[in-house]
Amino acid sequence: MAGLSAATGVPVPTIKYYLREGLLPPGRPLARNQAEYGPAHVRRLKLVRALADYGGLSIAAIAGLVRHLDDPGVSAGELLAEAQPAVAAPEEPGPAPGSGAAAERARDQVAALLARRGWEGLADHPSAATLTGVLASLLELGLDDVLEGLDDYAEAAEAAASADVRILGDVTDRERAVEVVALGTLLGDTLIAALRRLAQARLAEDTYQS
Amino acid sequence: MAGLSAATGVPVPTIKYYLREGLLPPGRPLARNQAEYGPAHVRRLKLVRALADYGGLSIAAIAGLVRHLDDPGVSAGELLAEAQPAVAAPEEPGPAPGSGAAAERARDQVAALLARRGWEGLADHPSAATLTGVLASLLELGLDDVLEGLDDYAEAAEAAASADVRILGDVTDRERAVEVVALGTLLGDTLIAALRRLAQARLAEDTYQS
DNA sequence: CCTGGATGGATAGCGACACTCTCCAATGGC
DNA sequence: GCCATTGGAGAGTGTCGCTATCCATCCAGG
Repeated sequence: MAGLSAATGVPVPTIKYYLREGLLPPGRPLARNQAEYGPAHVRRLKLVRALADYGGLSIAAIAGLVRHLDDPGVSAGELLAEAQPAVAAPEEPGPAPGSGAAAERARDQVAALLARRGWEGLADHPSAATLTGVLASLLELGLDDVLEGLDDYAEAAEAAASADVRILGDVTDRERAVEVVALGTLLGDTLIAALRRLAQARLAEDTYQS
Repeated sequence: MAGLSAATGVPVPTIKYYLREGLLPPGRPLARNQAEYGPAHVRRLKLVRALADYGGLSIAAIAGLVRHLDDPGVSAGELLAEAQPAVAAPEEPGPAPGSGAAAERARDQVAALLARRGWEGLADHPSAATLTGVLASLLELGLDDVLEGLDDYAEAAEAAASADVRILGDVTDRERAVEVVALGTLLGDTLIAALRRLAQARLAEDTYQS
């Protein structure tokens, strides 16, 4: 266990905690007070840290994802089917955008966007609700201008998504597939956000000369 | 205050808490136990909730942003200059990607990307560090494939950023400008992430027919 | 063979965060 | 005149992600 800690930089008490929470499968016990940990454990631990540090997932959410990995009774397809929503809605999707004119408009705009994009049938996707909530907040604060940019954002998102799918294309291994979905999606968010910040900074420099 | 609570759906004790934390300026006192709250307070409260619910900012980070809004001694330019990094690095940027071959490669790749994009001079931007960290994690787990998609992501990010700048273009009001930067950047992240999920779902449907 | 230091397991504690509750004197409206 | 309501301040609550303490092993060096 000390070796595992040294290999990953994660303190021993934290490893014990992860074991308790089921984020990490127990090592093969060699004796009552000693267990063997292999490279799979090192890898898993790095996965957990990446999801927690950059993916913004809670320990409980990671446990949910990882439980399926350790359960040998599920196929790769089922794993992917479960992983995507788990990653898409890691926490409760905030307050439901209930009433109010802004919420109404937001719903309309989302419906219109889905239609324009040919994304019918995705109205019940959890991310559609998030989208509506965000839009409602923006409209409520009078940032109607985002509506004009919405299609540009959608375009950008679609471009990113097709890069995602291309990457996923040649992954066959079962454990890796889930890793790729989870990491690609979550770390991809952070990655895109970071890139957007950089692009903004660059453009702002040009525009405002400050 | 009851009216403020009714208008925004935020419970009264929470409003008191926000007042204590300086997220909300105090109302104009009419008597020792009564104060007047106007539409500006309603608006501010909605801003705070939007940043907290969808922007993922901590109360302390929001307080930092908002403090400048209430301070009349700063120009709009200074406000923007302060708002962008505050929004770009709301929390500590995770563990510094110190040693290891993966970290090394990540740094090289980021440098190469910045050069390709013509983003020299942004190497010290906090988001560049985040980018390096994310890449290091991905490489450490063997997801080298993302490197191929990196330019596509950058392209998408740049497209999103130019939509951002276009939106910001015709904002002159001082309080609004900060709102637009903060909301646009942070909620924009969530918005783009949601759109990407939808696009992924759509593409996955086509590809895997499941 | 014996002992000291590590191991694994379990339970309890800590600090941060975002509220939420309780109490209080001072109103304001009926 | 009186009683619910208000603003304000302090302490309390629940959750999260660890961290610290204990303890019965057990392996390795002398």
